[in-house]
Amino acid sequence: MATLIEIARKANVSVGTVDRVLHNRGRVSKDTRQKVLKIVNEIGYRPNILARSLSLKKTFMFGVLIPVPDQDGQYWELPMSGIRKALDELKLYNVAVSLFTYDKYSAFSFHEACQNIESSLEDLDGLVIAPVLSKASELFVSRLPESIPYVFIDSYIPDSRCLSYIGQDSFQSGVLAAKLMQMKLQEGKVIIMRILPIDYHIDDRVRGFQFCIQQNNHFTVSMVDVDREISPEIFNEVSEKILQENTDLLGIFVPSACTHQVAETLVQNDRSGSVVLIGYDLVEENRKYLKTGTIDFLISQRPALQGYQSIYSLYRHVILNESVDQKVVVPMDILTQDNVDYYQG
Amino acid sequence: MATLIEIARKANVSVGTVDRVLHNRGRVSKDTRQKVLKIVNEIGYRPNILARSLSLKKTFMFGVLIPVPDQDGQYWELPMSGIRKALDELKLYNVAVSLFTYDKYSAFSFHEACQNIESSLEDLDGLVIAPVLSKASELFVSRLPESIPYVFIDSYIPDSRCLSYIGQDSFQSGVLAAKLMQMKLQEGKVIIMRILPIDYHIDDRVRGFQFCIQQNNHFTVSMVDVDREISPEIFNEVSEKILQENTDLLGIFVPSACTHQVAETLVQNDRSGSVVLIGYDLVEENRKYLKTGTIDFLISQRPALQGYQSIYSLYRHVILNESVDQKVVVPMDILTQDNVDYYQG
DNA sequence: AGATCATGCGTGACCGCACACGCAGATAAA
DNA sequence: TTTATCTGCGTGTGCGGTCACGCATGATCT
Repeated sequence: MATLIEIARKANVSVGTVDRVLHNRGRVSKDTRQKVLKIVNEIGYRPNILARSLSLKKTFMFGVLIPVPDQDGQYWELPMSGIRKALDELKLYNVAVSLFTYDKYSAFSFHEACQNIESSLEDLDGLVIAPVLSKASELFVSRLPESIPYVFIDSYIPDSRCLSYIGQDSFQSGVLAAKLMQMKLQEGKVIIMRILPIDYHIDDRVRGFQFCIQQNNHFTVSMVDVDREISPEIFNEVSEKILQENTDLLGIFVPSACTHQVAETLVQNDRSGSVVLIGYDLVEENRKYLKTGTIDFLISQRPALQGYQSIYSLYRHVILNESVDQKVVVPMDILTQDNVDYYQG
Repeated sequence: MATLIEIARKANVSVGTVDRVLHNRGRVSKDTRQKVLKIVNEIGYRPNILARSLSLKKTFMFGVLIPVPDQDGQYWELPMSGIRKALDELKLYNVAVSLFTYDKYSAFSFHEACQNIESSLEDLDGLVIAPVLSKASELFVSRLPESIPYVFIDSYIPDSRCLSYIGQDSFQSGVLAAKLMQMKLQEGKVIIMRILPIDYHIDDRVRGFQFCIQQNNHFTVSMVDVDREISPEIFNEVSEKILQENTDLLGIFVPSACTHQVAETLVQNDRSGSVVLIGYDLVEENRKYLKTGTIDFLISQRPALQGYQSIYSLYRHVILNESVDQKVVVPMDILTQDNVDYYQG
């Protein structure tokens, strides 16, 4: 492990000079600069992060722009827990985060959160963004100054200068769901139940599911949409009606974390157990119905890991100047009654 | 964040004295000792690990006692990758490991490895042990000096003073395997194929599998043992014979990483696809057969995480003096053709 | 030629902790 | 009382960086 002093000695200069070269600060003659850089490359110098963080006064602040934690059945609490874990490990390295949340069903709320970020931009050294509202997010990042790096989490927006994307393969997870459905069911009537409002992600899952299950002509697949914005009573009423209209229904695929709401309806109509239910994400309510067997499978894509990784990506880029993966696709976990107790997202 | 200096000021002593109190080194009067400790507790002082590691000259050496990586179809390469990752993150904190491997089917080899450790005990600050050979391991750790902490990985030995155990719930994973089998198969003849020699773990998985599937009287379950120590030709011969004797066979459960060997036989006998095959661990050969569909499910229990965690447990205990969980049970992952490409162990 | 200024570089004070050294004052031995 | 020993504690240096300060040069100006 090389040190600044060693480099300085080899180059016949002082540590101050080496420091100036490495940080492009102050004034250094061309010759000395070359000489130092040569040695730095030769011995493959890596600064000691401990020493750096110790002497550094600056605190690095990362902004986190995500939906409010209690939306999507507390889904966003899961990535947050990963973010908190990363923060806990990195606080000694002078890393802190500033949270900006928005209502993912309100463009205005998102806009407001963006403005809050923009007004505190000079304090921010990086951004974690969940671009759930894709068009608005695209606009937002396009207005961001070049100097501020950002990573996407959960959803992706094509062709932008983002540092990295950490998320899931939604289409393939839909395929997986279809495979699981075919495992429990040899044939029959299946519906895809989209709970409105939906986003890009959810549609992708649906596409994957349809793509896969349509290749099997033992199944008839249809799709229904239920609005969840309305009151829970009406939601129940509507979904009950769907159940009653489909007495021969054998399977339901819910492409979102709201699976538990469908599970509830199933239980209330005494159809729990006779209908295969496959959904997404290990939020508390879903866990409950998975354990009782009303939900057959949950697909989870390491939400905590996504949060954790997003902070680390920024850390590696901003503090360590290391290169980070442009795209990180997290594992697709299959959760059942029998392994859910051991799961760590 | 409090510092030594602040404590010193509050207690009207010097940093040297505070240091002496915190490390129980040198001589301190009872009164000063009390006074300092009081303040330390009041402000909840946590030493700055960066500064500590920076000033510390000592390198912490952890011994790792595991089977040779190329055994069990390269299984042990997986925990090793996690160990390497932890090492990479912790090398700045002066952590290093020293590897001691043994042939898990040779008591002599294990004994030899233990002796190597014993002869370098004074250089070691902790031990990661995979107690695959349970009795021999029990004897070994009982002879270990009290001063050296150790963690178990993969397998557990009851009633010992180990710092922590990081591993899997084998029984429950057998239950899970049985559930998966029943998902693919409604009824029929299933065999459990133990590949000798077996260990505690494998038997536990078998017990879990039997326990679960015996509750379903649509299945007939039997168990066969095949010795793998003998040549591959004889292995194939024997397992082929088993297949031929059981033309009505519908499912095979292999409670170890050797699943791919059975897969190979299935392919050679043209039974791939008509027999449900469930096994363990994502080693390369298994991945291959999972992707082609010969293996239906693999159960994996985050081997890399196990290795990673084991080093971190020691680190937290030895360097940070933090308390660590006595038992960490890793998740039980279900791997199929459709999610295996995304898996990170 | 002397004053002025820009350039290139060395020095030293931190960051928070570990640890060796050594100095007072109390106590014991002579 | 003098000397030796022990006890309790303060001080200083170093770990590997960051960064402000300021000192020599040589170039430019008047």
